[in-house]
Amino acid sequence: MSLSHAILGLLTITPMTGYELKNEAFDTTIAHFWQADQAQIYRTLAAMAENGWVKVELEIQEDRPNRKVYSITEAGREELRRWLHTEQPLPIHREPFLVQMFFASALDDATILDHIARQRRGHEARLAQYQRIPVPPLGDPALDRTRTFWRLTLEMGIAMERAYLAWLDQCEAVVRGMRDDEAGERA
Amino acid sequence: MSLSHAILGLLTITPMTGYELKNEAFDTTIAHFWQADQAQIYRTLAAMAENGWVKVELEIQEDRPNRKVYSITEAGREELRRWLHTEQPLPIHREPFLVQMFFASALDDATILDHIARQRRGHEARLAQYQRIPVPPLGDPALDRTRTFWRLTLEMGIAMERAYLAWLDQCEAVVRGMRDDEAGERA
DNA sequence: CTATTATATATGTAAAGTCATATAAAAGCG
DNA sequence: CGCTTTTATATGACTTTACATATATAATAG
Repeated sequence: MSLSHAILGLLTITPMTGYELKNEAFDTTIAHFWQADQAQIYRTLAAMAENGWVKVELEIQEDRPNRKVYSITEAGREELRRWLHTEQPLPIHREPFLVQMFFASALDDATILDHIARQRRGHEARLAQYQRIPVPPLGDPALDRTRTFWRLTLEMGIAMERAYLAWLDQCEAVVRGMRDDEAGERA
Repeated sequence: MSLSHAILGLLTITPMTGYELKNEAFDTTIAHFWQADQAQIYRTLAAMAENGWVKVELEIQEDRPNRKVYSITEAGREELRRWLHTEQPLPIHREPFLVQMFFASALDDATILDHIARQRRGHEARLAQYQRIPVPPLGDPALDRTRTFWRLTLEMGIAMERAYLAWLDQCEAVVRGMRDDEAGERA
């Protein structure tokens, strides 16, 4: 359960509601390398409260639904500290498009080029989104220790998207350059 | 269920048992961008047989456990063809190490450098493994249409691992170069 | 000669992730 | 004035993934 550790980390910054955690903290930071939906975050928070890793304060609001503000406990800090010292497994990638490309020889070139173009638009959008995140670049004197690590993870996100785009260019070039005698059966 | 489509694709090459599918076909190809364990593959094959996408032939063996050889049916080919034409979602990355790095400011530099070194060893091993896969490089005349796409997905795997290694170098350089006045509280 | 690895399939269980939907009311938009 | 978005939490239902374990035998390694 890396999700609970991500949440613990975010709660060290400031106490938050599940809603804020999801929409303000999580989705703008960790979601780039660890996705979770609203249901998962709420359920994980409930489990963490039972563990004693976080505590809840109910804020009654009259004009709004009540807020449950979660904050990290000493036990939670301890658990986060422990987890931060453990070795992490290598990343797991789920790439349906790569599965498709692996078997793309059965498709005609126009369809493949269309698939490539769509993937490119998606990755361009992701890259643009990353580049709008306001964290000072490496070397900037405004970068403190905390933000240095934020910046490093962002650098990885940007590097990944650039690698995808470069690869998509390569795919396109290869498909466009394929001679007919490389053509097998197609669907 | 992209796994069943991956299996369909592999079964277009040749009929196979679940065992062969897992240990000979899947793990040496698609596992790099779509992981699945033995239990999942066996259960997915059973579901696909119920769907009519594959059919089974029982080979009775005396000295060995019996083999169930799966082959793709016309309905399976049709489904694969349909799926190959659909647009695929962007990749999902689960990167526990990136979560850890995001909160690494709480760790001392030596621990961080150790984490980085361990990740590097893992990625170096993956890269070496990819580079041992015997698929002719792009441009090689021995590369037919089918293998061209295999090679392209391999190129992506190699590019990914190189991007990771470059990023780990960057992380290491940044951590080594951090001055004490960038140091915050640590655990 | 024993222990491990390879061949081959199956299942129980739990954790994690996805998708949809329910409730409730304010604020903003056209 | 009605429609959509934002704020805020909750749960049902399902699928997918992961981890462990069971069975059985041959071949290989030490």
